[in-house]
Amino acid sequence: MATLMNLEIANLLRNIAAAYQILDENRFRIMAYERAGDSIEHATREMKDIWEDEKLSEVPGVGKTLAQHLDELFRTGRVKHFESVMKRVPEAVFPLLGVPGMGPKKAYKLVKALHLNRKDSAIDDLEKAAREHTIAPIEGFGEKSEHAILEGISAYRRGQIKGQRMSLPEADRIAREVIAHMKKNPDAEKIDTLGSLRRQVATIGDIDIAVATTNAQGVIEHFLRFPHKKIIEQGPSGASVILTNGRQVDVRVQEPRAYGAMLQYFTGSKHHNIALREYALGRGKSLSEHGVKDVKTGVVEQFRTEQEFYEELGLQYIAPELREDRGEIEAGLRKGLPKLVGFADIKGDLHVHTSYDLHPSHDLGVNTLEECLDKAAALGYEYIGISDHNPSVSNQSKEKIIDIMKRRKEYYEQKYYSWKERVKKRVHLFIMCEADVLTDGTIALPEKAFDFVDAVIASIHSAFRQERKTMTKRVLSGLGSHPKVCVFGHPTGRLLPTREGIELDWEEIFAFCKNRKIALEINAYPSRLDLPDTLVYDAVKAGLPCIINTDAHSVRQMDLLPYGVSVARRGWCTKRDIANTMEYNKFKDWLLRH
DNA sequence: GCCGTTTTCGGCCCGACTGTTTTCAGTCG
Repeated sequence: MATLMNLEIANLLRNIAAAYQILDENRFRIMAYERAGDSIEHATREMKDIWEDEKLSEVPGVGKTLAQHLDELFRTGRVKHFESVMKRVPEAVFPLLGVPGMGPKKAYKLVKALHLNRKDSAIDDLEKAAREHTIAPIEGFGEKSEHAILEGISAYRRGQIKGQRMSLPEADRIAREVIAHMKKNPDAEKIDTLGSLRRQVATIGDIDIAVATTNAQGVIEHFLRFPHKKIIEQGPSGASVILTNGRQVDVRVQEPRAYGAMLQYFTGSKHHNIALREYALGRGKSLSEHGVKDVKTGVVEQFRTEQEFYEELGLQYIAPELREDRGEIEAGLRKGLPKLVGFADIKGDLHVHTSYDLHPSHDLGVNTLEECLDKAAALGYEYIGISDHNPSVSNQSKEKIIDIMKRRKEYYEQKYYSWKERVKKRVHLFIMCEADVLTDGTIALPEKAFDFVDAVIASIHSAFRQERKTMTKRVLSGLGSHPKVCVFGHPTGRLLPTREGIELDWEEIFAFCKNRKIALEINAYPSRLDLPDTLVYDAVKAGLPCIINTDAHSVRQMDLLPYGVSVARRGWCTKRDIANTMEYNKFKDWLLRH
């Protein structure tokens, strides 16, 4: 029987919630299913594993009833109660829910009125009906909604709305352009990013920008002069447009004296805000983007800054990266929030590829050692680690590989000393290697080749789909293959937005790494951001060090390290949790400890 | 259906915008 993954379970629960909505079930029961769905989608472990550990009801939003239903799901592959609920709703409703603007109620009305009874073609059938103008006459619909449905279907087809999210650098670039445009308006007193971009989530859906102004209308009109393809929404408090590149940008405006609450509200996350509002309600306060309302008196207090807003609630200021409802409110209440690591704390980058050709298994870098050293000096680093890929094992003998590694070390040492003489800068060099952990768990570097490196990053670059037990054994074998293996490189191997990470027993990996003092890499490359923030959180809680590297294949990519810092911050890391915040002597002792 | 600093019963986040309506339902974030 195929096991359902978390996302599929989440969607199943959301479909039940939608069915309940159509059936006019108790709205709190509906909310409960939606919340459980969200919670499961964002869980760090597979529900299947949690079920095996008999800890389902420890998952937030999963109580006794849902735990029982999920138990039935994992035991038998189906849930009778879910099936009986779904049976009461035409099945053609469910595919329509993927269309933007289409919720359960509208979908149900359309399915009934248009007699859509085939699930597989529901969206095609709906599109046909819209084109034939049979939707507008239906009660509750009209010309505009018929048109909106066609637009929604077309967006759904492009996968634009719920599909392709942006990388952080792309989102940053668009945000910078919009902010530069907004700055030209003298009425824009303050401008900030909002939403997932401000929280530095790994992928970004759309760009949200906040503006503090006393001239809302003027600022919104100014924003609408930014080149765009289409206006989606426009009101007194903001506007949304689609740019020519298909990306959506929202601008929200607020008076400077109430700007703090607005910034807080639209930064989210949704889950943080819900938790915060529940917490506030317990203290007789109701929160909105306008401020904090006293429930008894109805008086709304305004705030210029977020700091004042959180202070009013008796909380420490919560950094945007922490606002994911992972315990930050409780921590803020007992003044126990971590002092987060920052880019200024980083003393070196240990995963840089050069153009030195050692006939590697994967891509060479494009810059020379000297260019990388220059860049490290420009970034103010104390040290750099050159971690080229190991020589390819498939077409070279062990002896050849050992010889290549020996000559590489000699070459780098000679170049390094002459560089140091010439530029009079103090950047220390570690000669490292990024070695593949092969399918059978051996490391792609002969024992003797380890003599010619200071340390090794072990990474998975092949056979990503091995099953969990096999993969865990493979990784443990690779990490344990030599004492000089000090870093587990881009541990999940995920590639955003498409390739899923490998399956591992993380508890086992964490325990092993802790024991061997192996650091987990936070790979800052924007399509990796790996370890992902949620696992960083778990790793740090388990007492492991992380190390933030760029995996740069060119000196320009060495600039991307701050994205790794963002991941660390989202994982609640302080300076102490990150190995490469150590000053050179301490770091050297840690890296060369074997 | 979940959950606990006021609760194992009785609460449960908040508002904007749109389109179709004459006062509101649905959807979204």
